[in-house]
Amino acid sequence: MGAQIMWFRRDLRVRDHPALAAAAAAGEVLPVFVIDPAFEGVGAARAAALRTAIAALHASTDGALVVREGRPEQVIPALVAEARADAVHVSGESTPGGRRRDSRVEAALEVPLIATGTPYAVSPGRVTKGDGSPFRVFTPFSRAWLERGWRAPAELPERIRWVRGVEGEPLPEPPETTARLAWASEEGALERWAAFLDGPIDDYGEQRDRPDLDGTSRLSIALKLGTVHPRTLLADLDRVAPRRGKAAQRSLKRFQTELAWREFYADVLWHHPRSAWADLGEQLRGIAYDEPREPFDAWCEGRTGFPFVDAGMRQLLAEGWMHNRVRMVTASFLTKDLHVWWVHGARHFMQHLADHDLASNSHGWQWTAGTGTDAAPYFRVFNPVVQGQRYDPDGDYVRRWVPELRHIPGAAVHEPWKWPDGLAHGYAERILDHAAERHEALARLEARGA
DNA sequence: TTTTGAGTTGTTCGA
DNA sequence: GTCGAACAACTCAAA
Repeated sequence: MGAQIMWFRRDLRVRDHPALAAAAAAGEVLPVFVIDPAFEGVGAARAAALRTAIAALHASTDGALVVREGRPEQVIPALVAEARADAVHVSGESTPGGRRRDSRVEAALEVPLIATGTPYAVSPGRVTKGDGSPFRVFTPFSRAWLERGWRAPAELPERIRWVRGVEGEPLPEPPETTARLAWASEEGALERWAAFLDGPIDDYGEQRDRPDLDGTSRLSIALKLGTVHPRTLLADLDRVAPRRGKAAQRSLKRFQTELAWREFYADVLWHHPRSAWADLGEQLRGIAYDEPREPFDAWCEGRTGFPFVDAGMRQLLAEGWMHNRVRMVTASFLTKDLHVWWVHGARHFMQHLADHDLASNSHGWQWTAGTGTDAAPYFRVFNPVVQGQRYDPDGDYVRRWVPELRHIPGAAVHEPWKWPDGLAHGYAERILDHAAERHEALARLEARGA
């Protein structure tokens, strides 16, 4: 039996890994990661998380992982020749770019490219309506998704025989480890999950919308890198649920629903690859947008004069992560207050989010913009002040990220213009009048196509 | 076949 | 202060 290449991509783990199990069952395994030139320009936070995960994978493959730089359609066939491999194993890919890349690699290979499993509990494209067409509304999708169900996590093969002696590039230098970065590795993600599952998740329903608290799993980076598989999480939810109280069970269900959203958006992207960077629906065709100019830069840099928005945008730049509630508020601000097309905002998020996931990012933006699935009612415009008061009731989140406002106590920090000397420490004046721009957004929707 | 009601995440206004 | 109504058009599934 010849060698089997295990080409890792969005699946940087060894546990619950069907493709790795398939490779190990077929022979000796050469684990490979390719640094694709397409990664150039990836933001620093994403790159740091990736390096962390690769270093961990190197350790968990007993040092056998080979890292090569170059175009996959050249690197993978070259490795096949060097290792005299019989097959190349991968986890199935579902994004438009990933599917194109895999087609190129397959065409360049003289051995089979074998896809086993995907980064989802249910592979994109598998959940359909009775007539075989895809869902466009979440709730019916999630019902069908739940009904379809998923396999149990894949067993870690008892022993994997790794191929040695194939030359690779030096391992990318792992960044200085912080607690957050540690959660990007397989071990770290599983530890974080165990700790979250052990108690905090019981309050998830209550606390998930509070950016001032640490009430979420923060596993988005691990899910993005595939250092943990969602099926592992779903199995654990089912395992612990019977021993939890009523309220806690609702929280577990809620967490499951959030995983369903991730699967829904992957499914939508699978059926509509162009929706990654273009309106999914036609409903807003013809609407008037403004070009991204100075106000767009103010939004990117967190100096709009609206504390909740600026806190979020600064957290994004500093941490490569933003709380989901704040993602919605900042997205609403760009699309409804600045009247800029969502694609510009989605690109900025892609650049800076360590957990950037094409399907979730693009369709989350489209949901807010009103161009996507479950088209947001046109009148749903977030008020950045009210949202801050409601979800950051003590103002702690704003003060954490906007030092110029630290002299303002409590919730008053959400309206610094009302506080004596509120703007005395260099914080920006509001760049717009929210009530007026809300009316403007509604008027543009009214006039679309005209 | 047609009808009906519900659909993640909101805000404002007037009683 | 609280509360209900109103604010498109469309998708989907159940009646």
